[in-house]
Amino acid sequence: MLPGSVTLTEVAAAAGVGESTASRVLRNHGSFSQATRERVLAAAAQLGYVPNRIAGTLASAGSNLIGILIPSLTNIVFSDVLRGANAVIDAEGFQAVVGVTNYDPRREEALVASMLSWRPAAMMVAGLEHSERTRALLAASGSRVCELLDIDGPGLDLVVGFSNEGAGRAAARHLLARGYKRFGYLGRDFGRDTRAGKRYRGFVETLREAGLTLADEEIVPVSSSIEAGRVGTDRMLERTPGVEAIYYANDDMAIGGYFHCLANGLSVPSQLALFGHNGLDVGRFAPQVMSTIRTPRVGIGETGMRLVLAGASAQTVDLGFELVEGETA
Amino acid sequence: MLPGSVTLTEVAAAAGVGESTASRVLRNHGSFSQATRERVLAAAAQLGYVPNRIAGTLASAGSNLIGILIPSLTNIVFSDVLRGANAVIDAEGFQAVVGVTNYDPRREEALVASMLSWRPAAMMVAGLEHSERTRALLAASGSRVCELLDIDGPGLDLVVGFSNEGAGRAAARHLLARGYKRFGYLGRDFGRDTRAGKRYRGFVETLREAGLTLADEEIVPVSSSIEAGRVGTDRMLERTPGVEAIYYANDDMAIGGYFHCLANGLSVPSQLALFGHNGLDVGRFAPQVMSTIRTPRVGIGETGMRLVLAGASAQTVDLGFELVEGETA
DNA sequence: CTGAAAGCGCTAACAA
DNA sequence: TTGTTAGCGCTTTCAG
Repeated sequence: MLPGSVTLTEVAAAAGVGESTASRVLRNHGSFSQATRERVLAAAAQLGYVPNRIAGTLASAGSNLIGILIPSLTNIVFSDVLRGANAVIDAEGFQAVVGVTNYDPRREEALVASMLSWRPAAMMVAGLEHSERTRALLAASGSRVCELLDIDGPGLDLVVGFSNEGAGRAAARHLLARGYKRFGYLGRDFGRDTRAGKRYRGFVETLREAGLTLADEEIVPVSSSIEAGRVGTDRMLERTPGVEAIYYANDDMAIGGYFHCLANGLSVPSQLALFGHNGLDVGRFAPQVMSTIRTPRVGIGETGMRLVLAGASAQTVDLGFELVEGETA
Repeated sequence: MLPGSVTLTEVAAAAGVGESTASRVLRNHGSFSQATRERVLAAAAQLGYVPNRIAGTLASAGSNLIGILIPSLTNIVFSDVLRGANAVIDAEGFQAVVGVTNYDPRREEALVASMLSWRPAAMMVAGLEHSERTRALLAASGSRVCELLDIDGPGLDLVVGFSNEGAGRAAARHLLARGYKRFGYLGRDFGRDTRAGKRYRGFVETLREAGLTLADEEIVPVSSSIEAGRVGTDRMLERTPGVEAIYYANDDMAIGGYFHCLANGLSVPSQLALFGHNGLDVGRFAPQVMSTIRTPRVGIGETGMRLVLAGASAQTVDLGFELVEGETA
């Protein structure tokens, strides 16, 4: 294959044993004498042998590859999920093949096909919404599939997450209980982030049940979340002066809003209340603790991966979320 | 392999052509008639064929896998590098296999060996410091290697980054030019993050050249960077009241320090000046723009990947950094 | 333009 | 305990 790539055959020859014997020793599987073992190991070390898993996987059964598809690397949420999954992957001797979809179903489809061509032991994907073909590919692959971060809907196989609609509802209930009446919503494109869309719907629905509606809402088209929060808050307050509380699509945006308030001498939460989503450190250690919903992101990645590798049966696992009362709302 | 996995042989049979012909059509390589093409494609689609790259790679030359090793997923810096590299990887039809070392040389070694067993087209690793065996494995692999984020030292093959020592020096020069005299340093364990250690040395060395020394310094052992910055700043100010400016290992810590000031009514920069490192959004959109050094993280991943795939010759590429004057120092 | 045949490097029976 | 023998699914000469 590559220049200088030592093969099992060469190691076996150098050790003066058959290929299969060398293979058994190297994988520590099957039986062989102590003397043989030493000779093979010595030969392997001396030649700098690195097993070729491509050949190994082809000859045996499944690979130790785990395909992981996340929408974005900019968003800490997905890094956290990846981190959780990776901890288990490492511990169990698997390897992560990761792809970034940019929230694009077509890209997701292409990446699924591409990953499946490596016959991964399992596929982890974000969310429950996938194209028809993605679903078909996944179903036909025979690999275990685990959908993460959302449980509001039917899954393909394993599903591990929390209810985004429920999170939106909880946020609304909290703000209503605090006595706020005029609400604003600041988010990003739902077409891409369907989970944020579910939170929005839960939020609005809960307001509606209380006989209220959003006073203003905006989808900010700026790429940086913090900037979007800051700019969006500014614009909304100017446009709709009576807004008392803003529900943000995530903590980054909420922090942006908080920065706007700090920079403009607006007192939080009396002049403007802020509510985020995720429970990031930046909100936790801000001058005023951000009111938000803490999601078990690392745990989701970890649990999902663990269940997949344990061969758990198809099921939906709700890891819940925790409302952080905070000081901003 | 997996149950239900359709093979090329089956597609060929269904299309009524030989295996090699089907292979040529599917890879769009070599020659075949239009009619054959259509039959093969139809058969493949109908059977839901997903090529097996494991077999393909074994039979042909190299894989389309790129091994990427980063120290941490918690630190946005590495997500950014990964993002840059991934953009190119995607565009060129490669796949990223990622591993997280947790700044641990042993883990790095194990992951390098494990990744090399998949015969990746290239390996991207963070930094220039590696164990003897890691270096040997990489050198013997025949794969291209690209070391990222640091150029202060000799590399194995391609090196793309900026000078961390230079960044430390630039930070010191800036603070000295601003007239500060009593400095503090707040960071994390250098044994793990050698790049932060290089910045520290550049900083201290520059102070020394100006006839100054650090008034106080601390390695904060808290896991969250923002929290570490907030807590560490608090402790340092209490312990060494005269400190005028703190140089932080990164922006997260600096933001933590900034939050401490905001929460305690300390005016920045007059009562305490803050200087970070990285140029993250959180500092860019804070009430006062964070004084820091912006590093081209995404560009480093992108450039490194591009050079590797273009087969560029071994070299060190300095992508530099930009000092952000900011309002906190 | 197409098919037959020989592997790629390794694993997994099966004998010995 | 060991070696021999078939493949794993695909690509790649090389004839036809």
